[in-house]
Amino acid sequence: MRLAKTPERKVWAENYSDWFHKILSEVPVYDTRYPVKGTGIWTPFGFKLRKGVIEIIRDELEKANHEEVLFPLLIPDYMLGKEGDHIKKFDDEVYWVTHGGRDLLDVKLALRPTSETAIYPMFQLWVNAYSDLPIRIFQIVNIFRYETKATRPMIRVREVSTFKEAHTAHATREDAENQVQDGIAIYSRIFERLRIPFFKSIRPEWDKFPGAEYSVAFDTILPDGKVLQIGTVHFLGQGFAKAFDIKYMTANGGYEYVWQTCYGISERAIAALISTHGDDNGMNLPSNVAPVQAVIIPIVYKGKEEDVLKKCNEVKGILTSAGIRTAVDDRKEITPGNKYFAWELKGTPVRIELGPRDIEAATAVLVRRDLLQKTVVPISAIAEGTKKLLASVDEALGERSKKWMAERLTKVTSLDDLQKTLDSKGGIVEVPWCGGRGCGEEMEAKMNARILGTPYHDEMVVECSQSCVFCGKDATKAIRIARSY
RNA sequence: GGGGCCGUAGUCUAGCUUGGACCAGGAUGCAAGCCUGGGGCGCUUGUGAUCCCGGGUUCAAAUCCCGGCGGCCCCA
Repeated sequence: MRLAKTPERKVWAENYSDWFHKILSEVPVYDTRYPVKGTGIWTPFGFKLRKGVIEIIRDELEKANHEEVLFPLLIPDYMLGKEGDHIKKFDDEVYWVTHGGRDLLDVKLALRPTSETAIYPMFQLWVNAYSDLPIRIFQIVNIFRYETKATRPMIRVREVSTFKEAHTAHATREDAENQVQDGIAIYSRIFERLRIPFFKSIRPEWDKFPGAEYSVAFDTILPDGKVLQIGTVHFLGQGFAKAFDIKYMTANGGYEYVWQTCYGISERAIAALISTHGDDNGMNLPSNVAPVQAVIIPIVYKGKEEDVLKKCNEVKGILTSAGIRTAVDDRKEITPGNKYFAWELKGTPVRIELGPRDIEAATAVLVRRDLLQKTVVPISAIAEGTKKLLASVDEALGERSKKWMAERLTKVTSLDDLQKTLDSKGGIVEVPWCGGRGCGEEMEAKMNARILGTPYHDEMVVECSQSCVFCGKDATKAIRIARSY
């Protein structure tokens, strides 16, 4: 018997792009062979994984008093164009429906690139009085953006198939800013449940959401050291409210515009989930999103098939009643070793091997996916043993990803070190910065990197004695820079 | 935004430079049978390709040219 070793992360780290494509197609999670650029197909397995992630998102939003809705895909051009900054940004990225059958449409219809301009005209109708506020809604839909850069499965697509967008309206600035805090807290909980590590940054002025006053973004780091934005929370102020005339009547009979926020998460979160926990054997899924949490592999010898399979199904019954999503891989055509590889690729957190030797001893062999370590557990304690192991795998995945990412946040104070760090280990680099837009944009160009923004709240680290890493003026804040997707 | 590489069975790939001996070769997968079975066994047989699409050049195109669609990589 060959001993299994803890999987390496060599290909994962050094050839991440290949690794990711391979996972998507071999598991399979997401089929990219559909002949329209920037689109893809969620396979049955991928769909289950996606569903698991969506359920966590939905759960956190609903617990925080958000209600789910569904708005139309089509947005008339005059609505899309109402808020000036917003349309300026999205104008180049919109798909237009121009025909109905053979007739040219009188009003062009956009495929939503995001839904502010679809939702807010309805807010205008829904909001009359103070008592109509706050509104907290969300929807999970597809959106379309005509990306001109090279597309990349799940990470840069033209049809974002899994876009959760929340939209809120409030009576006061304070309420809305509190909602921003809530949104950030909700997202933090979502990513923590997925064990995806993140840094929060306030995006620079020139990179905030078009139409927003400010944007707070969640970024993670992929195995190749490049940064991926996985969520954003925006404070919209009253810009959209004024553009869409969303007002409520105040106590003294006057009218006041509402204050708004919106926040979004896409399937990039799923790309991050797959990438963050992966290794050279495939995925590692946290148990809460793993379509199968424990797979039982029968070790079948000739003449004993019946006994072994019977036992496997019995154990499956025990685990299922204990609330563990369990499968028995009873395929006869392939050998156990083959099955191990297949289920490891899929990221199944726990494998249970059950053969004649185990049945004899009334035990089972439990193998954790992340480390491929084996433990022998009595069948009488199989449910507790599996649960404990699942928890332990979850814990370990969280610790590993958190540690990995913490190691990729570097703080330097010179331009030279900034360049070197970006070129060698990538990740996020924090430097003192003067706060000037011109300086920032020049630095982005020179470093061939993106300014992610300033650390959000608790992560603030600026020391005022330092000078701007780029222009040398007094630094007013720390800024994060990274190569990004 | 700029540049490069590429598209051949489900997947990966040989062939393309120098057009013909390629009704396209291999591996893997898939199916059946045997042998096996605690980490991708082996053997036999079978299956599977509008050579991405359209046009052009030519006696002759997977191969050369043009356009389109699609994919990957690098740089700004």
